Amino acid sequence: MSLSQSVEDYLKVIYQLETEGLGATTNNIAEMIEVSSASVTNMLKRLARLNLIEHTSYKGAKLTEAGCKIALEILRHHRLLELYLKEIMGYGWDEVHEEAEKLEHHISEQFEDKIAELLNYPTHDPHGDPIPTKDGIMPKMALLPLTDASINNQYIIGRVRDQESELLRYFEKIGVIPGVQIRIIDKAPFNGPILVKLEDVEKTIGFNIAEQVYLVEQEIL
Amino acid sequence: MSLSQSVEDYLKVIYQLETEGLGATTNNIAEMIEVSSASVTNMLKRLARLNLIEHTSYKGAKLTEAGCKIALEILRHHRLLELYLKEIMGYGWDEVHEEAEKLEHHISEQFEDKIAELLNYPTHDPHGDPIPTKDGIMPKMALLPLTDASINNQYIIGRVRDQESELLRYFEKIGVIPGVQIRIIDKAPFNGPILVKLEDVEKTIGFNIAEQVYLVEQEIL
DNA sequence: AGTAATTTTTTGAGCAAAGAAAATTAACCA
DNA sequence: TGGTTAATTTTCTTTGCTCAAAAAATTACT
Repeated sequence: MSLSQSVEDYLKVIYQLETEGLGATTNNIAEMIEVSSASVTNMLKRLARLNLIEHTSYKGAKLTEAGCKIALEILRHHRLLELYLKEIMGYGWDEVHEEAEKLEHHISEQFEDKIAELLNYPTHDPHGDPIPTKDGIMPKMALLPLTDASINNQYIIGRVRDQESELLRYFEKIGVIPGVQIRIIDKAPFNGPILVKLEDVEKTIGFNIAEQVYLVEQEIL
Repeated sequence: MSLSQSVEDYLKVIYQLETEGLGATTNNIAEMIEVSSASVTNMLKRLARLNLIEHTSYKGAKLTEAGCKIALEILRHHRLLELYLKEIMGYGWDEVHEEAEKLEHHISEQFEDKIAELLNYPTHDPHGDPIPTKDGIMPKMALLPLTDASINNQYIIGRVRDQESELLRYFEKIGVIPGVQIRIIDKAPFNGPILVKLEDVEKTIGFNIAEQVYLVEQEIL
């Protein structure tokens, strides 16, 4: 009952598109996985036949219970691996994604358990993304896009989207890292740069890259 | 220029058959990889086309320089992983083979380097097999089959073939582990059991399983 | 709303990797 | 000189992918 790497990748991408509200359409999936849309149509049929998705022609895919379970398992592998690579193997947070992307399909249940244990049952990966639990539950987190944050408020950086390594290296350099305190000083109009204070140092963050950053409200104790 | 898992597996098996002196014939390979001999013939053609082996019909395969290099790289991955799983991840030596078998094809150069570093550049895996160097050299070791050892001589266990987990668990239980001192007390005739002393305790080892154990001469200092 | 243009999705034909089953051929051996 | 074993050919299957063309859905324009 073991699934191919390809199948797992499709499920993962469909899950991500669904939860980002983009809709798991043929073209969206094709773009993410970097295959032709013909290939996607093909695969969607197979996945439907395997009862991993529901596919209505021209309308896109929806994960079934079973499909979702698998997607979350892969995502758990991925995020555990990312954290593991960073914490135990000494990878930089810009390097972990690529390696995890390959390994996530090939580690055993036992390996998964061992790294969870070694990391003391962590809840978030190095980019602030929540790690699904073993029984397939994705912890929900209330996050605010940095671009929507209010001036003069104090926040904590909750999540930095793990897109390109390049960008992650830049974020690290200027101190935009999950867990760090951030105060919004000013936001230039017309989607202009955002002036913030990170560890008491003022920094300007361009609007487009700010869209990759999400905050949590600072709890006042 | 990345090769498929399958190709890598074939090369590894051919290497092993060659060095065990068994000859990398179609059927031998088929048996090891557990595929039909038709499939092997097919693959041997492909490997020959890729200049990874020389294949003479009805005579079997021989690795080329290039093929050997790759086989050793995979073997390096495998053995590093085995040791890593045991030492850092807390696997038992009977569990490491299976997991390494899958991961060896999917770790990056960087990962390989990191685990080598974490393990302090080890030379042998948990079963006593030498780890090929990064530049593709397999350290040679002079080993004596336990079945050929001389009575009353003192040796050190050098290598235990990593076949079935079952057997490894048994070996571990009776103390047959690489690095342990062993003295041959008596050998029953007609390939009978061998009486040995392990850590000052006498044990009997059946002939067939003794064939899986190799010794190094005890250096007298 | 009705048609045209455009975009998205699906079909269909085809290719390469990896394998299997059955039939055939080569090697070896007594 | 057969007969057995080992290896190869032939034919076929499954995955996963591509390209080009057809079909469906959407949007845009009167």
